[in-house]
Amino acid sequence: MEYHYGSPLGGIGYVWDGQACLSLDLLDEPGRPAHGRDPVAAWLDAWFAGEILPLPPLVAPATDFQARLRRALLGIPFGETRSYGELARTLGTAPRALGQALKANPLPLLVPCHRVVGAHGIGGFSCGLAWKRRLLDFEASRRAVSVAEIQSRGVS
DNA sequence: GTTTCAGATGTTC
DNA sequence: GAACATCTGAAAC
Repeated sequence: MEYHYGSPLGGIGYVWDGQACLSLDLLDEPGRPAHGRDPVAAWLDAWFAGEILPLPPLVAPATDFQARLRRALLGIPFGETRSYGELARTLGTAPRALGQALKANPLPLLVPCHRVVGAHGIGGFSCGLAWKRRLLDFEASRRAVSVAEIQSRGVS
């Protein structure tokens, strides 16, 4: 079943079959306010509120390499980035191969492929670079907020 | 010192 | 077998 989620950053379309999330698309059109009531929508609600929930069940990776890549991506903390080269070294592969596998990822955002940037530029993004910039901006500002919160707690 | 360019490289379709 | 969401080192300026 296909759903549409209206996020603060834009519309998100995803396929939820009742068991797992099969795919997710970041759309150009602005998000409609209607939210689905399923684990993916709940996860997105939390994420855009700056909270990290356990991921909803996801479709199995297509290849063994994608499984390892997914684990590596999920290991990158909220608000941080890795370069293609850095990540390629940890996976024992070539940077260009990594880009190819990232492009094939059907679950952007859920599997944070936007946290991988080029050594010199921002790199690429299958759903459009505008989305990648928005997501990175959002995480950076959210992290700044949470760091400020922690610091203010520490002071008081 | 910096910029430019070609070659290496592994996964995907 | 070709394409690719890159990196690196060497050469030129």
